Amino acid sequence: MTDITKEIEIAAMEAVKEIYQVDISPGDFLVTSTKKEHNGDYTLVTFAVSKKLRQTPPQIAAAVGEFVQRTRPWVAGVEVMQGFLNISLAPDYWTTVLDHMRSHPGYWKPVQSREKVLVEFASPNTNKPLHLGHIRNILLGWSTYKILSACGHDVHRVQIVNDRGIAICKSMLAWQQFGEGVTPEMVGMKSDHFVGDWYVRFEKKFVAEYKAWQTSSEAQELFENRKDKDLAEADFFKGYKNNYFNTASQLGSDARQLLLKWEAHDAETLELWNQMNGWVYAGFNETYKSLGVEFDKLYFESNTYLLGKDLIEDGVKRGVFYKKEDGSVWVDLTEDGLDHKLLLRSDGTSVYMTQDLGTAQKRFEEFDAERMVYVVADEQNYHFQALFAIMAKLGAPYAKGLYHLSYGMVDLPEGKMKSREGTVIDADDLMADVIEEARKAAADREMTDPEIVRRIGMAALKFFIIKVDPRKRMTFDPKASVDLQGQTGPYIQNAFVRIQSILRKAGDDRGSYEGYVLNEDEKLLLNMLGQCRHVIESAAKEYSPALVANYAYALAKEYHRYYHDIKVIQAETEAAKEFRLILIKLISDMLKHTMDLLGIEMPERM
RNA sequence: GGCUCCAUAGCUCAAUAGGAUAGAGCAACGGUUUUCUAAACCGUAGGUUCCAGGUUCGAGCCCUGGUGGAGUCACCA
Repeated sequence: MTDITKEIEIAAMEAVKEIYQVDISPGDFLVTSTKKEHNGDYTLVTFAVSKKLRQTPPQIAAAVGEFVQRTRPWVAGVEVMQGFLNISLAPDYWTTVLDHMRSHPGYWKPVQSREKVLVEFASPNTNKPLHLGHIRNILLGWSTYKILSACGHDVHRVQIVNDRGIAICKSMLAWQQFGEGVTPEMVGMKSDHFVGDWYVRFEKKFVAEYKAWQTSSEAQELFENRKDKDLAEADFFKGYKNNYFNTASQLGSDARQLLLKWEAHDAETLELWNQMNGWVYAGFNETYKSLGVEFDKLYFESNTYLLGKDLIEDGVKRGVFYKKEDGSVWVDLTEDGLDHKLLLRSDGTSVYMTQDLGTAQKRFEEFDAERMVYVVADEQNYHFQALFAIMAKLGAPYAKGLYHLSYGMVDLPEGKMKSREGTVIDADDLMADVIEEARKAAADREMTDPEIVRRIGMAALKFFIIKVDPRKRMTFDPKASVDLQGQTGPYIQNAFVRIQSILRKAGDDRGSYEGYVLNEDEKLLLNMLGQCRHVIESAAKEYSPALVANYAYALAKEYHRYYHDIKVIQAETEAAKEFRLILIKLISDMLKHTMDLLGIEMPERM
């Protein structure tokens, strides 16, 4: 009797059959755990079947209550409140549950199913270091991987590295022109930050060049001839910036030149490109390590950006796509509520969509996968809708297995992060900050172990981010994120640590707890442990690690309360002590499991 | 403007599949430690769940309309 909810449903079904001679399906009744303010352990909600049985909900509840009490030995008592039937379970039901959990270490996992799944996350550009937005992405990707694995799936972690294009060329150009051979080692800087600095350097030079150009007669003439005569000069040039980069700018021309040379496989350019990217990867790897994540396979855009053309040609042949007179290829997605989408430029070169189609196919082939999850910010919702629609049109066998885990942007209390205004929070700085904050708090407690301090700081940061529903835009308050009290990662760690401390004192030998009658808190805790598998199942189904985070917090909170009220080692009886030692061991295991699903490590002491 | 998403306590977030009196944390105030370590516990205060209708025994959740905010609508990625 491992799933009591189902048992209750079945009993209720039998009751209805016997009393009303009506067949109903198990799903017709809703079974929930009883609210704290009422007596009972589980509640049967009878409103839904009221019409079918032509009885009022309280009548049904009373009749079913009488039936289960008569026929089910595990029912200790019932209480009817309106249409709710609150059922109290017999004491030995609870000890049976404890026995079961103790002897089935995997009881907390959902029903296992095995599919091959790919999760793509992180996927940075190589011209700048990782920032707060990447952290949300990476934590979501990682915990999605963990959660799906806990469901039994064979999950592979991949990312696509955007290592080519105009952005990295800007960093390259700035370093080439002004760097004089300087390296990260020479200036003692983390190497991805080093490359990021050259990117910023480029932007500064470019802005200066642009400002100077604005006074030229050429620029003034453009301004005079603007379409919207009400537009102020500053606003006009703000909007013209991109145009300038692509036309009159010397730096823009140089950067584009570099990109062309890269595409022509110019040896010197490739060498420079390799060096810059090499620095970036070394830095990224440090950051990934700090975050505790790793990948099975990296895809590089420099290898994939030409993929997908075959798919397009094939699609044209089959009439799924169409070619315009200028040679460009399009797909009509109006049936899917979308627009017409470009797939190949008129000069035959590919666009983002082209390579995404090609990369998806390549990955499904390489991994023989059934599902693929893209962890990408919600600003790309439209792109993925289109991508998936095109896949379906092509009749790709994996089209149904595609999922965009779309998450909201991370805002600061002051508003959006803007690189132009220097308000972007760097990932490495942020981790250093939270760990420093943990160190200060630990110092007050005479705790100096740097590994423990690191775990506490990282738990604070990770939990703060991952407790929020991924789909929602979230506000990141740096002050609140280093908080170590209340609804935080360290709060949960503390519950775990408290248990470890008791277990250390109690030793390993466990005696009998036969005949022990649990109190309400213990029933509740046991109940919560039993809920875990459903929580993980929902988290996997909804792609929401936040559900696991909130579960872990709720369990920790319940335990802290229990800890305060109940003695374990000095328990009233030997049976109580033995029971509780096993119970709290199960709780601490569960806290560890669920936090591990979120990528959060537990300290043994704090 | 079209499409998509969001709106819950002063702030940050919860709320099983539509279920009982919408819950936590922070901030504020008050209390609890010779303790299985207080990164804890208990209490007080804080709500027209954006607005107006509708469906339902029952709506924060579903439907319609509106208001406010975000994203997107490139031969960019």
